[in-house]
Amino acid sequence: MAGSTERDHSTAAYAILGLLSVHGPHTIYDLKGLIEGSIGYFWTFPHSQMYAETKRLETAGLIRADAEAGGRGRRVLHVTDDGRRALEAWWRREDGGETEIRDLGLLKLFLADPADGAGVAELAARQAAAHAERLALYTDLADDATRAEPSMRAAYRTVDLGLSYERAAVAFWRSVEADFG
Amino acid sequence: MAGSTERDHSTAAYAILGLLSVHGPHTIYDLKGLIEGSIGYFWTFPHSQMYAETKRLETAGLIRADAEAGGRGRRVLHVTDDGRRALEAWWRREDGGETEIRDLGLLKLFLADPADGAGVAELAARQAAAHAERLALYTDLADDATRAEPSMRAAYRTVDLGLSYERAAVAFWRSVEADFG
DNA sequence: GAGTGGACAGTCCAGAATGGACTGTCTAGA
DNA sequence: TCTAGACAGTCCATTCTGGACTGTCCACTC
Repeated sequence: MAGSTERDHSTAAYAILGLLSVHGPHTIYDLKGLIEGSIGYFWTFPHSQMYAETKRLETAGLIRADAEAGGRGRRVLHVTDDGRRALEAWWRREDGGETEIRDLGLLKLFLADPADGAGVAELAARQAAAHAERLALYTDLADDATRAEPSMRAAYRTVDLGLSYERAAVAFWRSVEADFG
Repeated sequence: MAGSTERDHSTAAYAILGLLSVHGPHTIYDLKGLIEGSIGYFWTFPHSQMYAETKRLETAGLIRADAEAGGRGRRVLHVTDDGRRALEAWWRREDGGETEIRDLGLLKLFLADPADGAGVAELAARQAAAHAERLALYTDLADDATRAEPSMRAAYRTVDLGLSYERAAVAFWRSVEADFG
């Protein structure tokens, strides 16, 4: 494994490569903030993982880290040519795996006590409210997206699917609430 | 930690408790199959994790495992009263955390090379097809659901949200394909 | 200029998750 | 009786995870 550039990498690794490629050099900390305001709306990467993953990418030669001259001497990450190539290969690869929707409310609905109609109605009300909040957030994001750089066109399209899901979720939970309340 | 019944448990643990509670005693292997045909459509739990988790649940006194008399002497899991109580407490707890939609296609769309319109169109076509397949599968599941026990009413409602998401995803990817193709 | 609190930036760490390989037993079929 | 494949579970090395911790910087106050 060590030193091999043919080894596959985690999803977080490609997210890091992709963001550095499109947005240019960033420190890990800033990259983490960038992810929180974008990809993080649909796919999260834990703090420690970011640091571990960038170490692995550096070892594999897919990124290069330069220390800043002043202040804290933060490490600024640059994607290498090998990194760009690996990113592109991954990107063009046939996708495997299916969408996983990790929604705790949905899991709780599935595991509901069959005798507890009132509990289900209450769960549904809470979920409807939470999803309505998320919907409002995505609506704001969609407004921002209309002012985005044309080069970010594809990236901002992802907000549309988020909007659709949240609209569906609000409607779904309201209907569950109506049926069990 | 060891022996404490106040300790929080993982999501997988509650899934196991919930299924044993509603569906009655099962071996781990069968439970795993049950999950694959239900919860597994929106939330997966790896094989090894099932075994590790049931060990932890047993240690915590939330499940009891009896060996079958004949054949392989498989371990049949029963939920205990403590287990039912823990499940209910979790179920009634305010939900935290937000829905995570781990969709590799969506991530790739976000990370698309801004100059590669044709690549985006191709990705979109593949994704539209994959989601259409999933939609067909969920449509079949929804048909099954109409014949289900009334006691499974809430559980089968989860298929509705899956259907809505997949319909939205198909429409979304077709629209992306049209825009970038 | 000195002191200070909080933000920044990253590291540590123990337990859990993960995926694939492996092992032994059972069972149906030849 | 033998055998191949399914069943049922274990092993294991690596990575993930979340929270705690540490040291430095920097803006503000005195």
